[in-house]
Amino acid sequence: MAKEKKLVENITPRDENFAQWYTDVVREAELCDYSSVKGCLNYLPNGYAIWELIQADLDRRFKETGVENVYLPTLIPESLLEKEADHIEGFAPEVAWVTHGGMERLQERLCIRPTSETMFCDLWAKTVQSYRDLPKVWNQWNSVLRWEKTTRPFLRSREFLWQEGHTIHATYEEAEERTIQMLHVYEDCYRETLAIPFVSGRKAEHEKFAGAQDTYTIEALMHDGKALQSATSHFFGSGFPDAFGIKYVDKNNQLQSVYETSWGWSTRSIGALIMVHGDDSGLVLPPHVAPVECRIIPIAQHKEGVLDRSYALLDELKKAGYRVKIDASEKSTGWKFSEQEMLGIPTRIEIGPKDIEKNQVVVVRRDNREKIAVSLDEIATKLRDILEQEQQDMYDKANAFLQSHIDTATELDEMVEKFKANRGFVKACWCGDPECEGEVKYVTGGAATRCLIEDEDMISDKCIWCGKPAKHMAYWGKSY
RNA sequence: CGGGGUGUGGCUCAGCUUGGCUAGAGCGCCUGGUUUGGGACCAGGAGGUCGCAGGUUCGAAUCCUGUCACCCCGACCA
Repeated sequence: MAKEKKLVENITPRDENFAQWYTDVVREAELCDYSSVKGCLNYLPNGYAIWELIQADLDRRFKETGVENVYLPTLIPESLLEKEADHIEGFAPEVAWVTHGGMERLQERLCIRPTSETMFCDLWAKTVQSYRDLPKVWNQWNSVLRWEKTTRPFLRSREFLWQEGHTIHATYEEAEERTIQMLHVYEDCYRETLAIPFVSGRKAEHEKFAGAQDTYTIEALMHDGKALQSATSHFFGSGFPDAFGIKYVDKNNQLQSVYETSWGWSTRSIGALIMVHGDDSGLVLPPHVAPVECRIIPIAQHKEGVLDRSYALLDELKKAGYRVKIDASEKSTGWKFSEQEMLGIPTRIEIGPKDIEKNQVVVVRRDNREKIAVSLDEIATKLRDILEQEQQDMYDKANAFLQSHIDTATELDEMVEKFKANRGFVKACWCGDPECEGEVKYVTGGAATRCLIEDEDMISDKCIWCGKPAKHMAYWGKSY
């Protein structure tokens, strides 16, 4: 059997060793580098630029729903963190502490925020008095610190970049609505901007965020068949704000509780981009989040007129609004092709003497290597179409992969078998007891509930493990 | 945090078992020339306190202790 020619020696084949492939791609695409502190990354220009595009897109979507941006401090006094019991219990094992200011030991130690619910609540407790002060729909772009034991670039680091949105509302319903609304914003962004399909829904009781009443999650499927929790939206009810003494006076002069939400999206999404779209040649970026949409590669650039025509094209495309660059270095053409592919640049334009003679260029798509001859007269408009088609095709391809990795099971043997044969998600029913989930996790080698399925008819009335009446149907899967 | 593995020019590694000349190779990098539609070729050159800190020794990349980082497999998270 003829093996496809291996173009890049520096990247381990994806199906040979997925974990190694992942770190190879991160390195070769120059997204980030390890710093001298475990779990803290140096974000390099290629990686940070992706984050900036994601930020811009999400931020725009947020603002369309009335979100306002703020910034709260990085240090949280221990006494504040302790105010909500479930919350401190959930986060205590992984917070880092500041104990000294200069040479002086602090009276009260300060934690470096692992998340900012407490800071937002502390602020609101002091400033919210009347129904006229509600709602607050705030967000901040920042970094947080969690002392993870094992770390991987983008997927699990100690410091990571994210946005955390926090809102309080006068009514239960309004807060609940906001929780779902933000889940939908995340869903749209994953689908339309990152070209990543997913399953989504409510988390089971014991999988919820520390202190939350409900947690909604987006679970994307990576190419190795494992799920990645890719964004979450939480509904707190009034438990959290009550613990902080946030109360308002309604129109009838009655003291009332407020209802809170929070929602977050992190740089883990970059890990998802890599693991959903990447291939053996490196990164494959969906055009909407590609810092460079197109790289122009002049062919035989020493020949008369090639460079001039290439730079003219560069100017024309820049003016037309493309994120475009040119590689006019002395490197060999093959080298340039490989680099463009490792970096995941969605298209390259090859322009050489033969093209110029025919008044055309050759556009090559990153996702499928399709070569498309385009007239130089039309390139400024046609390139947009090609990029949009690529964006759509990438989503469709990833979605086909996801759909072909969703199975159903009504019996345990069937479930175990399906996880062996076809990694991904399995739909199965469950009584809701975490112990049953634990047993399933053991026999399947790590599959747990990823999220509940609440908008479909249950496929069985029995728990897949204990056989007692099922309360939920859920997507089960192994996860990062 | 438990089990396993690895740290030697920018990268991939050899050397370590059994301590001993000036620490090697390939790739990359620099200079010059020839090339140029899928990681080109020739010639010359630069670059390393062997992860870090102690210890043993006349002598340590090599032996011992500690520590840090990374990778893989398990328990927790965005």
